[in-house]
Amino acid sequence: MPRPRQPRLTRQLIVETATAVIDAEGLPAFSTRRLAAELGVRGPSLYNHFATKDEILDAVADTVTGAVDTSGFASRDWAAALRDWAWSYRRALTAHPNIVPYLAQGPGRRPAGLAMADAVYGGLVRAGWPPARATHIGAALRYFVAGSALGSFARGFVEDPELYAAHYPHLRQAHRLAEHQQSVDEGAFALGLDALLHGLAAEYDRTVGPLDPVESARPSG
Amino acid sequence: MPRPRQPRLTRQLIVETATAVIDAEGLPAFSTRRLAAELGVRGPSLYNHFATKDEILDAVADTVTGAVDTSGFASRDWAAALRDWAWSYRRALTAHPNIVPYLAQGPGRRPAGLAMADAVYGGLVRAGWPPARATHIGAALRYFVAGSALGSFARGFVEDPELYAAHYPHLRQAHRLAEHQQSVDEGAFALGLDALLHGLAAEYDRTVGPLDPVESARPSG
DNA sequence: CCCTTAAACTAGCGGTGTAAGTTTTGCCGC
DNA sequence: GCGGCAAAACTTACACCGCTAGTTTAAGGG
Repeated sequence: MPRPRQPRLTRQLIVETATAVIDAEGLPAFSTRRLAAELGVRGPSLYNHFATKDEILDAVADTVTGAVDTSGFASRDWAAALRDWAWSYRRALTAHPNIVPYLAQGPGRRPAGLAMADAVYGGLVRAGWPPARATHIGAALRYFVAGSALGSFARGFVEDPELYAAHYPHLRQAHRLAEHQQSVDEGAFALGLDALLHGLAAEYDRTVGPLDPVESARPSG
Repeated sequence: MPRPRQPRLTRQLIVETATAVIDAEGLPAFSTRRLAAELGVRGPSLYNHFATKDEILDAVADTVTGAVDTSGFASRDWAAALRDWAWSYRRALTAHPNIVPYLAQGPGRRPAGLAMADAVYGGLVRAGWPPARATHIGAALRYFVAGSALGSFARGFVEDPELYAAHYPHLRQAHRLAEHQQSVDEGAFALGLDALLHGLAAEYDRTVGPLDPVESARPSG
């Protein structure tokens, strides 16, 4: 089959379909031939639109990251902005958990990931955090969000009561974690995020706040 | 070549060599044939000792997890134990960063991972945390540690000054992150862990401490 | 000493990413 | 209108992947 009258593939269609395949069947099941089949096409045709498989994965990852909202850094105080951002980030990743192991390796050259890092870092510096501190805070929050989306804590435990009863006395109820997966994971995230922000606020008051307490509430800078 | 006078493979040797290959060349480069070549053997011979490739990876992951020290939960107060554990956990993972994406998906049936979860959860409950809270805290710390080991924040940025200068005004210095990778990642981890523990201590004082403030310092329960 | 089992082998299946070359179509300049 | 070029699909092929099946030989127990 030669060139069709109307192109059957576009970058956008490929990315959308790739996302659907990864969401439905996981990263290991995602192959160029599998994706092409889903698009009614043969594997190599994809290479008319992307140079490598990784380039497709990068596009998927960037689309996912693009859904993260960092607008709080322009309008709210740093702590509220961090909280909003972290939740938005988590929602974006948990909506497509199977791509997270790929995405979490770093922003690389993906524009959405870099724009996000830029917004967070800029917002923290504007609020008065020293640049090195701002880097650390952005990284720490990223660790937490990526870790929470990567391995759903609850899903990671096997549903086999006997396994725990035999050897792990404190984990007798662990086989029930899967039932409450979402509430366990979200509860852990909420608790951890609150604790993190609480600790950061204390640090801020101790080191930054006294110098110019008003600055942190002003959006522009 | 038939059965040799002295077996050339043992489970331990396979796991050690697999760890070395993964450390040196990354997860994608790790194949059964590659591993077998390193052992002076043909790929399928491995299947005399392990049923699947994943079983080898599980063994590697479990060995890494086995290096984590949870002894603090038996001798120190909960906050100090958490801190010691988190650092030990981080050291174990960053010593073998390439296996982290596999390992972080959950403990599954791996004994070392389950023993670790058991020790942490048991220690927190013994300190007076309500069971649901103990689960959340263990999960939150795991998120943070796994995230920090997974995507080294600093290494994730490309060393290309022009990329940042052109489009991401606040990241002008980002290309230099790689130079200071270790200090950036460790600084971010230290800051985040301190903030987390600070916030948890406040929560503890608010909800658990008043009931039986002495209990938390006693190791036995 | 035989016989079972262990531990290596070879051969091969179906799958992978991707390079190379082919074919047909759409479109642009003459 | 038409020649020619680029685009977008195709087929073929290569080297590698995890893993199965069956074979060979040595080790070790009855």
